[in-house]
Amino acid sequence: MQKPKVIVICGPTASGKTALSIELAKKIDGQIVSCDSMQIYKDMTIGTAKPDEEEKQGIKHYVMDFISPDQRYSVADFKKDATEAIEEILSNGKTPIVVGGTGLYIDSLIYGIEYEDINLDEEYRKQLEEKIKIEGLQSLYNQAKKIDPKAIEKISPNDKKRIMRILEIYKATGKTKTEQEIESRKNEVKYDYRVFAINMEREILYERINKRVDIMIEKGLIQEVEQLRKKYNKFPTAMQGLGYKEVVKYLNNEYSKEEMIDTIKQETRRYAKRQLTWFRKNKNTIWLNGLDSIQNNINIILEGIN
RNA sequence: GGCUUGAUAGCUCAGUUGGUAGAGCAGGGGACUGAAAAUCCCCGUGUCAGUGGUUCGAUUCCACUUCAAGCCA
Repeated sequence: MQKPKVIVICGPTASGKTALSIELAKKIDGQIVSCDSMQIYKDMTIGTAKPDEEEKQGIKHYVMDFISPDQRYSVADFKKDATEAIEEILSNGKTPIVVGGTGLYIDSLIYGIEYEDINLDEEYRKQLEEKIKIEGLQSLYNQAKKIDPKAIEKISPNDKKRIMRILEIYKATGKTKTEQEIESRKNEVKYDYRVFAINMEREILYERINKRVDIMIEKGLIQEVEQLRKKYNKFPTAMQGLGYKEVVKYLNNEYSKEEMIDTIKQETRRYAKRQLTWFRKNKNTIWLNGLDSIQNNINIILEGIN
């Protein structure tokens, strides 16, 4: 039996994913599954460049604007939510279009990664943080090396998150990260993913990013952050968002307004570069030039899915 | 017009007691399985302003030229 086709449109921030995907959805009777680790959050609109109702033009967007910023969210949650969305779209007889810039989330779908049903052990994470403070990161690194020497080969002794993760996985499941990753890929991928990535000349992309940040400030990013801080009292992951953390520093008088804006621009440029590194890794990706007309790119996509 | 100081990487600047040079920032490349807009790793050849001179050898010393900043007229 033929697997259902799922279109994936990725690309760096400010490359034009939103506009292209909405036009494509209109053309082929598609619906969109957002694949963006920050657009999932409610009340974070300006800084995440989330499309408003007018921009969406009636196209339904799943996995967007539905998580409270005081909630923790992870790739495992995304995999589950996105898969449900894809199922629903297919059962409605429409074509799912996965759109977004979060490479890790995209890979969880296109490689069909299975995540075990476990919760984050916040208490243990705190303990590990404490241990780092007292004994140093090297101590955890050595511990992780004993548990999973193979995984540690690929990890820098400075990479705190990944070192901690090896220990967390072992504590939660009794398995090593290496074992768990093998298991996570044992199931066959259920859909026929066709991946398209948008790119353009770096200099032009950077200009677009700079301009977009200026527009975000004009539209009231600072006020958005003030509102968020009034409405919620904790942000386990949401305040990692680009733009948000810098505005917080500005509101705490750690940055001047100019420093804040320049930092957001620079960090966003660096982020775009990292995204491109991620997307280049997938050799099946069909590349689109973001400066070409939307119509032209839609034609390339239509060819690419046949 | 005269004097002084400067001109070295995209930017800010070190440095070479004469053997063709290196930091920070910017930038580039890469990794990535439950925080991922996160986290981490790697990457520095450039007419040393130009033209002559001294020298085995000049980016370094000398002269002149150009440009910039400052001071004196």
